[in-house]
Amino acid sequence: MKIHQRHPWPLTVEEAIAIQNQLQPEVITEDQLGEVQYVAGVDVGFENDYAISRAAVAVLSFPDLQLVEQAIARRPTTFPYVPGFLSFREVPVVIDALEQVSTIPDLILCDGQGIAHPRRFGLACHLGVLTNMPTIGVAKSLLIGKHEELPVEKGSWQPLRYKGGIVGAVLRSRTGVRPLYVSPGHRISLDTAIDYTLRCITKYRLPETTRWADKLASNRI
DNA sequence: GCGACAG
DNA sequence: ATCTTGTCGC
Repeated sequence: MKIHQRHPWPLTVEEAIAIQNQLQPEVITEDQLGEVQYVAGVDVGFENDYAISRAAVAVLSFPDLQLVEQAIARRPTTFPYVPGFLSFREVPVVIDALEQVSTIPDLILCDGQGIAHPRRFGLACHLGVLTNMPTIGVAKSLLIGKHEELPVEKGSWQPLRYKGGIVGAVLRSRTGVRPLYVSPGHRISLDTAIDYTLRCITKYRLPETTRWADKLASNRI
């Protein structure tokens, strides 16, 4: 698939904030996705002491979750890790990898936040707006917001609140494990995001999509 | 001003 | 994120 460049990649936090504020209004948190036949997971790893970023895309069939295509891309790392600006470090190389894929996914699960972000524009939102594809943010830890304690049973969840609004959900993907932080990225509602996240989980804490992308991005296959 | 802080 | 085998705990 081809992805058109909407903006040059910034090198400073100041420029990054401007881009976040400019693109945020384009985020859609209502369901705008068709029948899901393919789900993709994306993740980024590093080489040479972080000098090189390596992205992996794993496309799985849905709902059977079988790997049907994969892609790897590498490019020099140009942005440091700064909480709140992860997309500027990871999205460029993720797009490189997505451009190599011929099986266009109907939904992408990202390793990071969606609108559960200080400016409601996390990695999943950024990737979604630039590709115009439905995306979900599925993070392993909390960036912003607060929530009530949640039951230990698989499937239970609690709203994640931030500045008076609900920006995501804290979701128990498996009984007794640490929760996942799910938030809409683009073209999907929170309820639907929770539903698809659970439908991508089999016997582990993380969705099969991100497990595959993780494995591919970290060399050790 | 003091902490918190996706990967 | 990354370096890494066995091991503690349910």
